[in-house]
Amino acid sequence: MKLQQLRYLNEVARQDLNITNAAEALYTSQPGISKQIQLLEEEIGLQIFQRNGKRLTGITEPGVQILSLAAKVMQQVDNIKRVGDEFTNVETGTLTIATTHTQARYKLPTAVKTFMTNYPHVKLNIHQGNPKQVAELVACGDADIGIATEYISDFENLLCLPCYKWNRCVVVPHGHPLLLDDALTLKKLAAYPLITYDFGFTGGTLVSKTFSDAGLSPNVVLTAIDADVIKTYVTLGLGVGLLANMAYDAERDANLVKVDVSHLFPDSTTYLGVRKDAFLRAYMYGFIELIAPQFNQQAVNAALKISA
Amino acid sequence: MKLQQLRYLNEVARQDLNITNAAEALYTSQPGISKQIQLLEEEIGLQIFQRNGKRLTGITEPGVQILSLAAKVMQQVDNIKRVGDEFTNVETGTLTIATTHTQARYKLPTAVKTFMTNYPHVKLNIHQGNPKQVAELVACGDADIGIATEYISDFENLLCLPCYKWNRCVVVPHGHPLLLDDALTLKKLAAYPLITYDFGFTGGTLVSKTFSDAGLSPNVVLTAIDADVIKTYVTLGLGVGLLANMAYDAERDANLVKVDVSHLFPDSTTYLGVRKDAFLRAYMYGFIELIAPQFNQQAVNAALKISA
DNA sequence: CTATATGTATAATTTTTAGTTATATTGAAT
DNA sequence: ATTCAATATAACTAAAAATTATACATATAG
Repeated sequence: MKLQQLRYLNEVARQDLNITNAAEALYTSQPGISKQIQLLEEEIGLQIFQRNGKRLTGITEPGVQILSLAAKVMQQVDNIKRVGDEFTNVETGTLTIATTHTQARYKLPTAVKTFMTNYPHVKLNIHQGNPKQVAELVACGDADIGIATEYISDFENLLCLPCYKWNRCVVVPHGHPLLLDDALTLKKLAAYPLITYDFGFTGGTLVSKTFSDAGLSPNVVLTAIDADVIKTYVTLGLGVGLLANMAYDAERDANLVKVDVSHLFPDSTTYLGVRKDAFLRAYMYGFIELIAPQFNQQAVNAALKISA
Repeated sequence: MKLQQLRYLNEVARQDLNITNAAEALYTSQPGISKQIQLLEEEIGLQIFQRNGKRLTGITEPGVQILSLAAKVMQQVDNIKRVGDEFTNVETGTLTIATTHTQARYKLPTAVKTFMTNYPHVKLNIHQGNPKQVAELVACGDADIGIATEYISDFENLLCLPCYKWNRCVVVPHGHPLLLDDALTLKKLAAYPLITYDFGFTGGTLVSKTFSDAGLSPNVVLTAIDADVIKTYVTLGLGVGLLANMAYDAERDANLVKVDVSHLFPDSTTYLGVRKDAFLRAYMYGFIELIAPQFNQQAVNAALKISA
């Protein structure tokens, strides 16, 4: 058995059983992969892939287990390389964050700024996506750290750390009738046309649930994944914006008025996720602590240990 | 990075940093290993081993981490092979049990007999050792299942399942003065010369503790790792035997009289240990269920999942 | 129901790499 | 100082992986 074979196996599975594509992704030739996979199957003594003639059509039952083990092997091989980098290139490296728009736009900037000062030689990537994509990116190793309000805890192989709680506000243009009412309720809110986050985004599930628990169905006229988009449409007078408190900036959003509605919705918690079996570089611990000061390196390791 | 390199690394560490011995153990040549380790160190970009001239003198700090990761990789590679065997050679395989004398002699026989009937093509190895050795054998992968009363739970990477509780009895020759006393106490027992298990064996720690908690220091004249040895010396009139209830066989040991002393000592629990990250063959689950019927395959997997 | 496109396996060849033997080198032991 | 034990280096051999070219098999379109 060779590491190369396991690497090929992984990539073929990743490329939906297309060997040709896997070969391209790995900058090698198709026959090379074909052959190595055959050799591996021969050595293990069973078919990993189902075949119809020459095409790969599926993964066999033992193949599923083998693929899962192969992924673990590759992950740990990756960790070995990271240990090397950690000790030889203490200063340099790459940090890939996966997060949602709201976090990237309103919560991360200060942390990112400090991080870039503390670790000027670390290359930073920020991947944006919906919470489920964020979790998947981290789970499959394409991102080191995921930050989102939902789904992070759904993945068995992610360690999930609660970062901070937040709640919502309503934004409206100046002079909006809603501003005359000093005791806003869910019911009153449901009467206005609402512009808010896409379902499944940044606490969107919780908002729907709060309304439906109260027997209300809000009149959502527009949804977006992006707080800035929401604000734009609110400015145009298309409806009342419902978004994260942190997404309102008194200066920049001077054309809108913010009304806190924390009393109407339960707090949402934003979580940070890392792979349980990943080796974390020192600067990764550093970033985590910037986002969630309660989790220093020791605390993260303790949490990893418990779950390991 | 090659699997072979990680395999070499492991073996060199195992052979106390002696490359020549590692080469012999792996049936290959010393220069081959030397070279591959150098290549690996070059690729990772740091020294795994400390060197004094040409000799390996120690493991560097990053080396420790790398060795630990390499061991995990090799373990999972092993699991991949096992998956293959599980599906192609369902009936055949090897089961290595590590256990103490008392378990091997008095508790396992019925389970082993049933097992050999159920899985006639599985080769069975029973390794005997003290509880600490048992735990180590399992932890390092040299045994699949360990059964012992102590130490199993000390290892971070072992899943520890409680099997059954047991207690002790005293054995003496016929007509021994102790038999006249119908209310045996710790104090009275401490007055006799005792023959019992080696310290650290089969609940030995618990026995010492019970005596010392009562402010007594028993007069242990002879210790052995083997209940049969103990009985032999008791027969010779050298002292009173204190051993596991299960080690007394009314028929075979007709020349000795047994007195239950369960009321004097707390119950001891015998544990079964398996590596948390090992793939278990179907027959391994089978054996576990024979020893501890409460742990069927589902229950074991649940316990593994929780701890994984 | 062919014709074409897409994807995989096979074969011959080249390149790379692992392993072997022989030997030099170096630290440790006596 | 001399011998011993272990590792590194070098030259060589053997094995295996990758490449190119091509044949083959299935799916898809017209």
